[in-house]
Amino acid sequence: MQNIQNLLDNTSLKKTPQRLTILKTIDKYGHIAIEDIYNEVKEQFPSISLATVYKNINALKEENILSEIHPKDVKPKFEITKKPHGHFVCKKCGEVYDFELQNSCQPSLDVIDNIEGSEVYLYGICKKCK
Amino acid sequence: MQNIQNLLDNTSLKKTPQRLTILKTIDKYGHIAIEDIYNEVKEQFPSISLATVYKNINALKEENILSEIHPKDVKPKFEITKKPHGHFVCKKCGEVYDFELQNSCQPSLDVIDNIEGSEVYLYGICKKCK
DNA sequence: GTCCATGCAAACGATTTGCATGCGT
DNA sequence: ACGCATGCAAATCGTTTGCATGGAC
Repeated sequence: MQNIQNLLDNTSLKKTPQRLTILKTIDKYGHIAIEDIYNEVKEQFPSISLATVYKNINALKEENILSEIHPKDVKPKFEITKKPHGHFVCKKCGEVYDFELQNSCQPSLDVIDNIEGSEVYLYGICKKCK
Repeated sequence: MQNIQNLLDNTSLKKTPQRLTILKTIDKYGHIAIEDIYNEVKEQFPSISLATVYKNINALKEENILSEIHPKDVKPKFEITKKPHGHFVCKKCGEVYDFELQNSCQPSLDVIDNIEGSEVYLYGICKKCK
């Protein structure tokens, strides 16, 4: 993983300690929900506000530094933006695993002009839970 | 499309006029958000409550008569449950189109025990908007 | 007649906003 | 010094709940 600091280099976003800690936390967990970011960052910044976490998440999404995923029956989670990939979600423990997308799934739909993005979620039980 | 009435046959759900109209509305539009169901049904039942729409949607999801989809940047929409398929979402007009899934996309992920469900969203511009 | 459904209002959880103060640049 | 960021409280949005009345069966 690249240096977290560099992620903000070509943006107008300032490198505040709170913001950097939010990014480090997301990087550490891979996929994490807002509340869990908040609770983790609060250990280092007890006075941080949930609103600050939300504002940061939105600013970082705006800059495409973060991506939001929203699997069924689970609260939205965030990850550092990487190259496109799918998400396997364990129905039991809720853990999210990345996987590589085969360049398949090309639909034969004549209403489509061009495809600019995709999301693939798979659901099941992970080996740890079995 | 099968008869809307029959959808409720093997359930404990009663065939109330409001419920049937909700189902007909979803069937008519293919994919539709709660608010839009509410506004459409209100033309026939001016006194219907948004809460009633929500309660019906939840009951019908419970019975697997409805499926929920939740593409990025769009409010949740509902459709009559059909066999598994993907959704193409136009970024401009928001319209959702079904497409057939090729049985591909099998991830090589050793954490997976077995796969029980999937969701595939594609995003782009539809020909109408181009 | 029973039980579920409806409709209203209130409650709720998640997210956003406004504003005064603080801090990175 | 300027402008964005933070933190707090209040506001907002989508959704759910409780309860009394009404309607399907």
